[in-house]
Amino acid sequence: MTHRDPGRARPAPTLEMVAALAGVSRATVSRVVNNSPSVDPQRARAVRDAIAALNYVPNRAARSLASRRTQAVTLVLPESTSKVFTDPYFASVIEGIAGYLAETEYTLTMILSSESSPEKTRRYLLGGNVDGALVVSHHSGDNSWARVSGSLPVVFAGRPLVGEAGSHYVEVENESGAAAATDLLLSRGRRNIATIAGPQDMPAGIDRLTGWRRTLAGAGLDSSRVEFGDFTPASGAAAMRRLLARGAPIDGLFVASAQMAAGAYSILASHSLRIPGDVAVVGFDDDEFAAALTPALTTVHHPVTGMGARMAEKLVALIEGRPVERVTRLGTSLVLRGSA
Amino acid sequence: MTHRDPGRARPAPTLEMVAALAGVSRATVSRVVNNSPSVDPQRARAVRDAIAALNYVPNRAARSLASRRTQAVTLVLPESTSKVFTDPYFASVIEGIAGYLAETEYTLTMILSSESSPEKTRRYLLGGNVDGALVVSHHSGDNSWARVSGSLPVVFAGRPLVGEAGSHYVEVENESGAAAATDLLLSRGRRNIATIAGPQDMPAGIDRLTGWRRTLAGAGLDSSRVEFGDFTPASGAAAMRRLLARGAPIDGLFVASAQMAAGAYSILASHSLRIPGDVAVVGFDDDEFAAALTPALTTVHHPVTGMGARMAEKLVALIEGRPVERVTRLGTSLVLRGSA
DNA sequence: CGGGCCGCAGAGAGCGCTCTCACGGGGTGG
DNA sequence: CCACCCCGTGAGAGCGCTCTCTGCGGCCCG
Repeated sequence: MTHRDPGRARPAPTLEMVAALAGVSRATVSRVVNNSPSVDPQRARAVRDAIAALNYVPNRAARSLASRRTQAVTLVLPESTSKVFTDPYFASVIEGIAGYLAETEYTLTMILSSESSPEKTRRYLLGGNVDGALVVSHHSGDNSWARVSGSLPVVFAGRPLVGEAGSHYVEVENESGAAAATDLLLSRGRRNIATIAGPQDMPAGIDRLTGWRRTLAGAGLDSSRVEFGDFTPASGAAAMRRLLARGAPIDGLFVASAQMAAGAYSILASHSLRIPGDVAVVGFDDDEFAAALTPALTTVHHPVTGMGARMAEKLVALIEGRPVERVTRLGTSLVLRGSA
Repeated sequence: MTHRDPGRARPAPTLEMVAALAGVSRATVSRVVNNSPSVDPQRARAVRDAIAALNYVPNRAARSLASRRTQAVTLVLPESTSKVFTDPYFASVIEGIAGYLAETEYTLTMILSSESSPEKTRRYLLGGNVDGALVVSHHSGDNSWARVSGSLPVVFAGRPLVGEAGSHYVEVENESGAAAATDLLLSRGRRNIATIAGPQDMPAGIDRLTGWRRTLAGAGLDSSRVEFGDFTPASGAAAMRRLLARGAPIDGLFVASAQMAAGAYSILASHSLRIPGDVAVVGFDDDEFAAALTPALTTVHHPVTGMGARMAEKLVALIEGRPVERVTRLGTSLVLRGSA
C-alpha cells in the first residue's frame, strides 16, 4: 500500500451537523461542548446524543482560531540535550508531563531548542502556537527565556539560574537530599568523605555540592575532596580517577548522579577498592543505573516523574489564570541498598 | 510576577497587515509565504521585507483550518511505556524525530496512548489533529493501529507484528546483528553459548533470538540455553540466575539488551564467574549502560537516533505524497569492548 | 395587572488563512 | 493584425468554531 488517502476519506462531522441533528443552533452545541452551565438539561442531552451518534470531535484548529487559544503547551528541550539525552531523567520528566496533560484538554508539543537559532524557538513560542511552555533548561547559558517568560506562561524544571527572578518552577530539594546522603556516610562512621559533583552551571550540580559541603562543615570535617563531572558515567570515572590520584584517604563518597556513580564504581574496582567495605558510596538519582550496579547503589531518590506532572499542572493553572504557587519543591528520600 | 498577561499584549501581525505594507493582496503574500513559484520576484522581495519588518509569523491555526492540514505529527507512546520509560531507547528515538522535524515545518506532539481508552487515542488521531503519526508500538497487543493506519499516514518503529501487512516502518537489522554477536562468541572459541532473550511479543525480542539460534544451528551447536527477560536489568539478573541454575556449562552469553546485560553481570559476579575469562558476554544496544559496565560491554550498536530521524523523514514524505520505500532497514555494527 | 428582569437560545460576525476563479496584459502563432 | 494562451494577480468565498448581542418567554415585584 503506497498509501495516499484519496481525498481525505470521511469528512469529519462539524458542529453544524451536530446542531442540525440535535435540532438546536451551533451556539448551543458549542455551549454544551464547552460545559457552559446555562443550557437546558434536556437540550444538552439531545446534543450529547447527537455528538455520540456522529462521533463528533471538535476541530482543534477552528477552535483555536476563534478562541485565540491553542490548547497546546510545548516542552522545550535544549538541543545540547542530545549529549545527555540518554539520561533517563528526561524520559521520566516527559512521562510525568504527558501523563498529566493526557487528562486535560491540552496537547503536548516538543521542540528541541536549537542553540544555533534561538530566535526560531522564540518566534515559535511567541507566534501564538502554544499557550505556554515547559522548559527543561539545564545549563545557565541560555537566557533567551527571560524575554519569553514575560509574555507567555513558562514553567521551569529546576530553579533557573538566570532570567527574571519571578520565574515559576518546580525543583527537587537537591541540597537537603545531598545533606542526607552525606549524613548517612557520617553515620556509617566515615570521616574521609569525597564527592563527585555535577556541573556547576546547573542548580542540580551546585545544590548537591552545597549540601555535601554544608554537612561536612557542620561535622567539622574536611570538604576539599571534590572533583567534578557532567553527570555521565565517563565523567564519573574520570573524576574518581582524579580523586584517587590525589593520594588522600577516602572511605566515603557522595556522587551527584547515579550515572557518575556507575563510572566511579568501575574505577574503584580497578583499584581493588571494595564497596562499601573500603569506600561507602551514596548516589543521587534513583534510576535503572542505581539499581543495576553491584552492589546496588544506596541513593537519594527524587520524584522525577512527579516533577514533570507538577510542572504541567502548574503551567495549566497559570494558563487558565488560576492562582499558583510560584515555586514547588519536591522532597527526596534515601533508598538504602548495598553501597553504604 | 504572578504573571497573567493582561489582554494578550501585542496582537500578532496578520497576513492582511503584511499585504497592506507590501502593497499587494493577501493572496500574493500567501503565495510568497508558501513558496509558490509564480510570483514576480520584485514583489516577492517587497513581501519578504514587509514580513521581516512586521516580524510576521503565520498563524498555524488559521492556516491549518483553511488548508485542512495541521502541519503536526504525533508520536504515540504506549502507556505501558511507563515501565520501560527509563530505557534510554525512547529518549534517543525522540531525539532523532525531533531533530529531523526541527528542520521542517512540522511540529511534534506526543501522546501517551492510554491502554484504558485506546478509543481516545484513535479519536485524537482521526479527529484531524495531526497529519500523521509515529508509533513506537512495542508490544503486539494493541492492534488499534490497523484501523488508524488505513486513514492516516503512520510509520512504525520496528516491524509491527499485527495490523495490516502494508505498514510503513523503520527497523534495525536485529537478526543479523544478533548473528554477528553470536559469531563473535564463536570466534572467541566459545561453544557453550547461552542467551538472555527479550520478550517474544516484540520484533526486537523475536529477531534477536532468531539470529542467535540460527547462528548456533549453523555451527551445529546446541541452542537450548535460552531464558527470557523484558529488557530491564532486573529481568536480566533473573534470567541469568535461571540460566546458571540449569547447571549446564556456559562460556559465552548473548544478551538481547544492554540493560539486561547489566543485570546478568551482577549475577555472574556473585557466582564468581569472570567476564570474559569464564563467560564472554556480548550485548545488544550501545547505550550508557553498555559503556558503564565493568568490563565495558562488547555489544551490537544500532542507530537509535537515526531510526527516529528516518521515521520522521518517512512520515513527512508520506504525508506530502512523495514516493516512499515502505520499509527501511538500518544496519548494526559490533562494538568491541572488554566483555568478549 | 403591568413593567422589569433574568435565563436561555439563536443569529451573525468574525478569527487568519488558503484556494479557486476570473481577469488583465503581454507574447505567440496564424 | 487578430485570436488565443498563459502568466501573474486580486477578489472573495469559505474552513469550523467562539462569542457577543439580541430576542423571547416566563417570573417576580410593585
